[in-house]
This record gives sequence, C-alpha cells and structure tokens, in this order.
Amino acid sequence: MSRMHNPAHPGEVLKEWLPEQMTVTQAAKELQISRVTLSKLLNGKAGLTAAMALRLSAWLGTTPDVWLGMQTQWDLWQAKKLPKPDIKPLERLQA
Amino acid sequence: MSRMHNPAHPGEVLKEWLPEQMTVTQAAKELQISRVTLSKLLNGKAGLTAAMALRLSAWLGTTPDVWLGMQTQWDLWQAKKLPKPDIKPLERLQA
DNA sequence: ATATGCGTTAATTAACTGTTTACAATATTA
DNA sequence: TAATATTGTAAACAGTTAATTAACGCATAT
Repeated sequence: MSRMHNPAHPGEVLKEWLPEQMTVTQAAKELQISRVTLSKLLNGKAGLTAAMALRLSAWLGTTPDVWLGMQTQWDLWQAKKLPKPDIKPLERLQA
Repeated sequence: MSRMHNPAHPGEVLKEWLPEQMTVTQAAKELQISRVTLSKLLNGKAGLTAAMALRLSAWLGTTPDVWLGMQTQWDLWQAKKLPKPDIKPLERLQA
C-alpha cells in the first residue's frame, strides 16, 4: 500500500540538498562531473546512476543507497505506466 | 555495516525460484521474453530492469522492489570497485 | 540419419549516460 | 550601461547496455 503516488525524480530531491547560494557550476565542480551532466540530472533529463550515487554520498554524507533507491522507485513507476504483458502466475505444486 | 559481502547477482537468485523441471525456454515463454534474454539474466550477463522486475513479480508473486533492489545492490557493489574520485565533503555552515 | 529441443553465443538495433562545444536567455556586478 | 557569470539546452561523439533474431553446438528421440 506504500509508494502509491508518483515518486519524485531523484534530481528534484537533490535540488533540495544544494545550499541556497551554491551554483550548479560550483556543485558540478565539487562533484567532479560536467555542468551539463548535473544540470540534466537536476532537471530530470537523466537518471541517477550508481557511480553518481557514490559521488553524492561522498559529497553530502548520505548513504548511496538512498539516492539509488530513489532512482529505482522512479524507474518502477515509469515501467508501471507502460502496457503490461498478461503473465499467468506460476503454478506451484503444493504451495 | 550491512551489505559488506559481494551481493549475489539477481540472476543467481532467480535461478533458485525456477521449479526444478522448468526449462529456460518454458520460463521465457511464460514471462513473454526471448529465451536469450532470460539466459543472459540467469547467467549474470545482463542486468535486471524495472520492466523485468514487474514481469517476475507477476509471475512469481513477489514485489517488484525485491528484484530491483537486488540489482541496485549489485550495481552499487560494482561501482564501488571502480576508482573513486576524491570528493571533498560539502562544507555546511552550522551543521 | 533426421529431426527436435535446449542453452549459449554472435550480430544488430535502440536507448542512455557522460563529455565537450556551442548558443541563447537571464541574472549579477562593475 | 556594459561586461561578466550562470543556466538550460542542444548537437556530436564515445562507451555501455538491454533486447531482439539468427545461428551454432550439443543432446535426445524418432
């Protein structure tokens, strides 16, 4: 019953972690990635990879799992929107 | 302190869910994917996608999160093996 | 021998991340 | 006002990956 609502894109959440006066350019520099890559992530134009999760955790002092987990939930939500194949549950002999 | 050891590839775990006499060909048919796709997954030659997690959950009666979570842990483990950039923790004013 | 079924590999396609470069629009500052 | 900085976006490129179909080697059965 949990996770019923459209999960936020990890980039949206990341925005809230950036200090008020920190520019995207500066943040990208500290994360040692290109400004374009960070911009796309922040604006939901790219996914959050495992490598990026490690960078964020090192920078922000979180666990990488948090970030990657957000991406996972996002991916699942997107996948659920697609037409689903009609898969018959596996018949187990003697449940 | 958890997840210290090399996590199993989701395909390895999936193997244990297949009934003894079930062939890869038959399982692929029920999952409505090609036999090649399933074979590669089972042998760790491909990752477990969100769409696949939904198929598996429909077929095996689990949550999709379980499968996708395994892939997440696997991805993280692999990413940790790569050379990591030296990222300085973000200086927060007044922690 | 012939055919059928099985699992894996090969080749191809499509999609995606990340980079650099470039450009337009908007802010900031001198 | 004029110069500078920032941002979002796009194009082009390289590298990776999932998925498909075709093809291969191997086994088993007819």
